[in-house]
Amino acid sequence: MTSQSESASADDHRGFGLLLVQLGYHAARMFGELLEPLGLEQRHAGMLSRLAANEGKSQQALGELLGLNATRMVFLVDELEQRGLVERRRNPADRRSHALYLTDEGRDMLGRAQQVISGHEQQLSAALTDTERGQLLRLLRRVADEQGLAAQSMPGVYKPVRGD
Amino acid sequence: MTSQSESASADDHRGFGLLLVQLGYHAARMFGELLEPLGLEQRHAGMLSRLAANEGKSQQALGELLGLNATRMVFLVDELEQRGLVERRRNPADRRSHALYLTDEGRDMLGRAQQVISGHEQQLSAALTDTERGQLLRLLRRVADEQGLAAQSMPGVYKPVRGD
DNA sequence: TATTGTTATACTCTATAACTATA
DNA sequence: TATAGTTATAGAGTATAACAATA
Repeated sequence: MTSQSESASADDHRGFGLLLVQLGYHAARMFGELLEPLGLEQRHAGMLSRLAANEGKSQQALGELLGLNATRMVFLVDELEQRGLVERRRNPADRRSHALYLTDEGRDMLGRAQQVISGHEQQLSAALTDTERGQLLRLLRRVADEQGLAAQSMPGVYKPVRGD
Repeated sequence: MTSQSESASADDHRGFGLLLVQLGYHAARMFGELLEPLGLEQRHAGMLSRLAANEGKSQQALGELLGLNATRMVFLVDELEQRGLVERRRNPADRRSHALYLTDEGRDMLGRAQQVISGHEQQLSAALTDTERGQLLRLLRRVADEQGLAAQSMPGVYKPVRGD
């Protein structure tokens, strides 16, 4: 009855929130595809970059930083260790814990992943001028900060949506 | 060694792409939480709003529009039918197909979901002035259009990232 | 035989809980 | 006994493929 949601091209009632969801999902998928040639998935890249800034921390400590529980950390570190990118070292002081380090290959891979990220940014912002991109970046950071999103938390992390 | 990624508060190197991923995930989660009191999940809300603009279409036709395959459509329509929100009607002309319609309750529920969406927008943009929000919205739409994101596709849809 | 929708099966991802070794 | 990490189990969600009804 209300001829408000009929036409297709002018019918962009996407608000702020849904646009963010849609774009975020799109960006994540694109990111995953760009990482494929490196044999990495998003979680791997996230872990590598985060580990680079926190080498020597225990598996558990890093997990808390990233928002990953113990089980997921085990699997993720396993995957990276099998690829030769990170290394578990026994802590002599407390032999229960594993301190995590990047290998040389891990550092190398991180560099390549960061190049992928740069390309990702460029592809995503192809529609914008440099000025506009800066503007958009500033606005998004404001929103992210206000929403309490820490710079270091993993975006790909699935937190339970319904599990209260 | 490079003292570039040590401090926590000033260490916001999040670029455009990762911010979008992070914010998109956050927005999706928040949206899901806001819908919980209605007994809906995101996919339900997405289907209801999309169906409202396409009543009478077949299950398959609507699935294509949303980017959902036949199996997922069956489950999703089942869920909505069990809640009494949508109705399958046999098409007399071709009795294989099911045309989909919103029930009165479905229309009612859609209205409530749209209110939830409004609240969602407001919560997300709490950090911004009206002018800034308009600016952000315009920029995001430009990006989304350039990336070929159709206004009607479901954001919560999981497309296979690795399945080539 | 082809098409719409449905059901069955297998696979991936995740979290919870049980377990091992150190402390 | 408590803690770091690991492994086992079960659950949700998905896609592929087999199936039934209709064309």
